[in-house]
Amino acid sequence: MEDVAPTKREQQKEERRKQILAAALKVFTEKGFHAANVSDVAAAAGVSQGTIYWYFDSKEDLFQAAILSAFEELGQETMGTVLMQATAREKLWGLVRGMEGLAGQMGGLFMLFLGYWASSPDRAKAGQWWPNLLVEYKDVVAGIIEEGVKTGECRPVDAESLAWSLLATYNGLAAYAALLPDLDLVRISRAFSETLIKDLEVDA
Amino acid sequence: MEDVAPTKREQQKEERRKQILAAALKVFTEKGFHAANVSDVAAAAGVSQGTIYWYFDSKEDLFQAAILSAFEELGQETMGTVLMQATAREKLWGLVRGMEGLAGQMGGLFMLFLGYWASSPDRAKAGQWWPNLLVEYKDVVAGIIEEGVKTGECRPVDAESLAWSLLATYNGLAAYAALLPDLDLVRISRAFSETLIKDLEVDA
Amino acid sequence: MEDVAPTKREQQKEERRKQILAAALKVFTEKGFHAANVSDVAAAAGVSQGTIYWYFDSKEDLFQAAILSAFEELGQETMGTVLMQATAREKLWGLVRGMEGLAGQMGGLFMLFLGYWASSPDRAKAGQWWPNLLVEYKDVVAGIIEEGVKTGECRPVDAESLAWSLLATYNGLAAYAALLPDLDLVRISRAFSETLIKDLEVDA
Amino acid sequence: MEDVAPTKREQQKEERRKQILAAALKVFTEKGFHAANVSDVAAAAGVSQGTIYWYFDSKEDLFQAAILSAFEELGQETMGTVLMQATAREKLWGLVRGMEGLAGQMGGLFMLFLGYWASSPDRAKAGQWWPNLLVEYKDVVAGIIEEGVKTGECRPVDAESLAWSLLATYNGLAAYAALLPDLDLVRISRAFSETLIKDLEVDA
DNA sequence: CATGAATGAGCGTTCATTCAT
DNA sequence: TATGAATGAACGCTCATTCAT
Repeated sequence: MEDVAPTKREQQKEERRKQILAAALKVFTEKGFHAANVSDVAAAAGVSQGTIYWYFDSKEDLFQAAILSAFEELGQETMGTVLMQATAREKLWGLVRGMEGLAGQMGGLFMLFLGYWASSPDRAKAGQWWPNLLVEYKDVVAGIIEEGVKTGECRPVDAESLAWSLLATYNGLAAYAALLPDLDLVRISRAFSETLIKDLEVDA
Repeated sequence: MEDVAPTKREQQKEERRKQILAAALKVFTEKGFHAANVSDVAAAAGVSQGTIYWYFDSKEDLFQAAILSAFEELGQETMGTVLMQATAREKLWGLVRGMEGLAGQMGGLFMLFLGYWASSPDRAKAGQWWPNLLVEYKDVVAGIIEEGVKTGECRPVDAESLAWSLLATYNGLAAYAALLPDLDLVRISRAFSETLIKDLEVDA
Repeated sequence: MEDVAPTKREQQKEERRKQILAAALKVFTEKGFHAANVSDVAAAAGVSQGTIYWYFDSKEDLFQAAILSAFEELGQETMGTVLMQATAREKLWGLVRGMEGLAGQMGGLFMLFLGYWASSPDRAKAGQWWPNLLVEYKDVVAGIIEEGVKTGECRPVDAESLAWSLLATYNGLAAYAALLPDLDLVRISRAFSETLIKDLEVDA
Repeated sequence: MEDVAPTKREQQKEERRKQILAAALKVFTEKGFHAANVSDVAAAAGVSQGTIYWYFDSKEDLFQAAILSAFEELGQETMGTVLMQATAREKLWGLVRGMEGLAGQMGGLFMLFLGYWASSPDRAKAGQWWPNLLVEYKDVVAGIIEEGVKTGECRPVDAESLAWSLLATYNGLAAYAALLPDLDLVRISRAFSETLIKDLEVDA
């Protein structure tokens, strides 16, 4: 049988995978990597433990797959919207507003990853995929800033460094928000962005 | 004769405690909370496992004590230096320079804490001590900014929010530095601070 | 087809459970609750330690299940036989003869329980199941005596109190038998019962 | 120095021993042998753990010493009073009344011993001293009954067996009392003794 | 494909005992 | 004598992973 279109079997399998992935994300987010058990995930997904191991090689594999799939859904969407803006200035503000809204979920993912990574026996190997994602996003942000510089919308700055700073700030704030639920993220973000980005912009 | 000065016994005990604390910090930093075993710490300290429990109630207790003692050594010193500056402007720059230098170590501690916290069975209760530290530091930074506003060194701003942002940025950068060893922290910090703080300052 | 009868899987599981229970009873009886290890039970049952925890929640749970299952096997049978007798007098004698024969095994169980209970951190809560059993048996015995009183076979007595005494005597003797293997239980029981029960009976 | 009278040093030592013994009895009675720690005893006695080991070889040694000293104080006294009675009949009733009153404390000791013995790795060796005590007491009780038989106060019976039964009953009741705090020991004892002992007595 | 029973290495913690001071 | 710090073997229990069915 050489049909290219996915068979019913394959579709079912894919669905199962997604179902497990969703359960895994939920459980891992709630409990963190180490406190979450494979059996928790299995229960949440409504399958047996054994089934998990049919679709994923290990708890780590499952974790990575879950976090990556969530990240893609979240980030791509925002970035897509941002990049559709006409001017660099609009893109920048869109980015900041986007991160502001995403901080909760994105930060959750970041914390989730950190909790995993920070207790990895071999950090050098563990979770190289997340830094790669970071660099990707940094490049996008840096690109926007550079575009602004080129078009004269922004003062000439070290775009790369500022991109890192911007991501770092929102990641840090997301962590704080998780730690201190009363934190007013929007207020802080507004104060920060108005100070930082306004300064980037050349005086009209 | 009631000697107020610590006896030799007590001095030895204190030394032992510090010795264990140092070993714990080393091991926890290397492996993270969950991957590190109490027996690792005991071995690193050159004592038996039982001895650990003579000085500390639990692995968690040991962890907290290790992080806090390291934190105090690191932070207090910097903050002390910073607060000795004459003007708010000098304090702010001092702060940023200090965090720049500390980011590596401080960030390691932050990651360490997150790795612990993120997988805590009850996050609401676990590790409340770290958020408390955050708030403390935030207050100091906010105080500096407010002082600057009062003395006319800075534009009128939401000091609290900017303080949070500043801490978040350096925490985030510290995390990135741990994840991406090649990151040029100093360059990023300079670009960031020059943009952000310069904007705070009223034009001379 | 919804089979009501247990599947092969379920049968196997039940067998495994019994196998573990039997091993647990053996090991606990030999060593007592505190001196016996879960690994001992596992070894005796020919399974791994982990398997024990698949079937039972804890060492305590296993202990309780083992004692209760043994108790039921032992006691119910005797009680059944006893209650089938026609007259109260016959029932009483049957009971005493039954306890006489059971004392060795029953007493072993009682000792086993005491060894567990006596060192329980919270005696008020621990092992409430055993007292419940006691009360159950006391009620049966008291019922027999009362029946005898009603039918005129026995003198009017405090049935409840005598029932407690009867159980206490045989429990005590069982303990002694465990402590002093040379004790002639049958002889003691005969002397005791002939004195006590004969007195209960109204002179023909 | 060959003084026969205890030196002050020796007196102090003896006092310390008693102080520890008292603390040990209290702690062991409260928690049972296995749940009680040597450090608990040390704390209750107001000495360090090390000191315990100066006076006693091991936890077991301490336990045995504590239980024996308590037993002697309790039992000898009652037995003394009992044996001072003029007639066997009076002695028997005195014994029963004494055991009735002692059941609480004596039973506590018996339970304490059982809890220890039942979980002894090697029961054959452990705690041979208690059975010896039992036999001693049994002999006293049997002696009283025999005396009654000789003087014609009692019917001719198997004194030995009845002595065992009597002890067993009160030991059993004591255990029940510990297990079921609401049990009315006095009422049960009265009902029991009036039935059993009255039967022993020859009709006046 | 899916199940769930079975595994066993590994962990944090306790505590009787020892020993330098 | 007395202290209390130090030891280390031992325990109950967990959980990622495997495998017969």
